[in-house]
Amino acid sequence: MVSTSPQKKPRTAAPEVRRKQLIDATITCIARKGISGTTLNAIAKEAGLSLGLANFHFKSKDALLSETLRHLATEHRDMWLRDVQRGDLSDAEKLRSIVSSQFHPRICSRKKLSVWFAFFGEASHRKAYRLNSSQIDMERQDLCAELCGSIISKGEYVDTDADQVAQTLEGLFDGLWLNMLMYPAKFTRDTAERQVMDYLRLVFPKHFHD
Amino acid sequence: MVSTSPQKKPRTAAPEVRRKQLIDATITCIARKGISGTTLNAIAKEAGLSLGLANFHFKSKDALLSETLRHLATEHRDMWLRDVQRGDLSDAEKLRSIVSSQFHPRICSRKKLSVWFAFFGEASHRKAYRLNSSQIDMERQDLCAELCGSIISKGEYVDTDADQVAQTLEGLFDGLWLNMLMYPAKFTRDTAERQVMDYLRLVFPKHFHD
DNA sequence: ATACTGATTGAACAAACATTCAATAGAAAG
DNA sequence: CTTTCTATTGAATGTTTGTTCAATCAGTAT
Repeated sequence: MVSTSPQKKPRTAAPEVRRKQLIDATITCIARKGISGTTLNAIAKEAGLSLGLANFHFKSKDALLSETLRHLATEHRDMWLRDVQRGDLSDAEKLRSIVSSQFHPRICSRKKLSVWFAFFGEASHRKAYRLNSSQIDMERQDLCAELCGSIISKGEYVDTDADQVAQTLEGLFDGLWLNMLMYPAKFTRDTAERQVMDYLRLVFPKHFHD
Repeated sequence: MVSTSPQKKPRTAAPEVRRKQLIDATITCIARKGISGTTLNAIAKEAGLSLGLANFHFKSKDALLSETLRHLATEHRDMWLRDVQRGDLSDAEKLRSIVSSQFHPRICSRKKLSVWFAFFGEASHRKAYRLNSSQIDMERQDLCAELCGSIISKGEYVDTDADQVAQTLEGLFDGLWLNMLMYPAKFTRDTAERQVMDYLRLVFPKHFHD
């Protein structure tokens, strides 16, 4: 035990570690003060690092923000993709998994919801923000439409359009997120998930009973 | 006709006129560049007025932003309140009116949706933004719940909870707005309104047929 | 030890911006 | 016409903040 004393941490670390640290600090800062109120100084202080490091590990503040959004989007995607790729689940079970992922504590904590909507608020005039998340959103919506189509044909549901149901689901996902952020007392993760499942029960009564 | 020549406009105008001009310009600027990218200089130029006027007619930039949000919220509220207060409409017709208002061109143009979500993005850390819109949102949700409750009892719908339907409606409203903003090709005003009505048809089949 | 590489620091710089304010213009009142 | 009052202007100010960079430090290999 020469230099690896567990008490004092080394002054330097791998770039990936620092990048993760900075992204986490960025999430915290945006949740606290919004995008416009988040300065590199505040991020560095939150991460326990010095000012210059942000620009050393990221090209610019804008790049750091973009990669923070990408981090959130990827984390979310990884969650619903895991269950969907399992071969032992039925279409209805996969759909339920996607709903559960949407309201998983790790994904839609109050802190992260703040950050999501901070980015949504800037997405209409920042192409970079849109590209990072819209591709993943569309991927999920196409997947939902596919699962719904399969359920419709197997369950012989007439007058039910898979794309329409998928779009309504997507709307519910985002809308319930926003309401959870704005009215946490009235909209919780549990009630939100239950509401989406109630909708699915209404549309596919044979597949989502209880 | 001494001084009211219609050709040249007077150099000065009533404060309310200027305030309206500045609020309209603020909406345009936020839609174009977001809240953080909107400067008093840009607002003044867009309004065709000089820099100092913004601080003369509003206490501060923040006050101007707050009043812009209040303007949007009030405009929206006035729209659905008009039909709901009519005595000749049934509960179901009133509910349909609220849905129509939500997706009225005047309310949810692309420009105004941009501004709404710009404010939502900052609402989690700005109490003033939350107060301006949340009270009105809650008022609408309570109204929807009331209408749903009335429809449920008159229509003898069992196993249907008015509050739950109202919450799902609120979620759909906000979520479809966001999707219209992000994916204008896939989500239009018409398809959004149809989706909400399809949901109501599913929940209250006797009251919302085709 | 010595040299080398890459991470780290924070002071310095320049641009952007909200706000102030003294001066001006123009309408209304006398 | 003269006075008064209010709206209007834009230059000046002070602060904030992203970015740069020269110097320093810490591990690692030779």
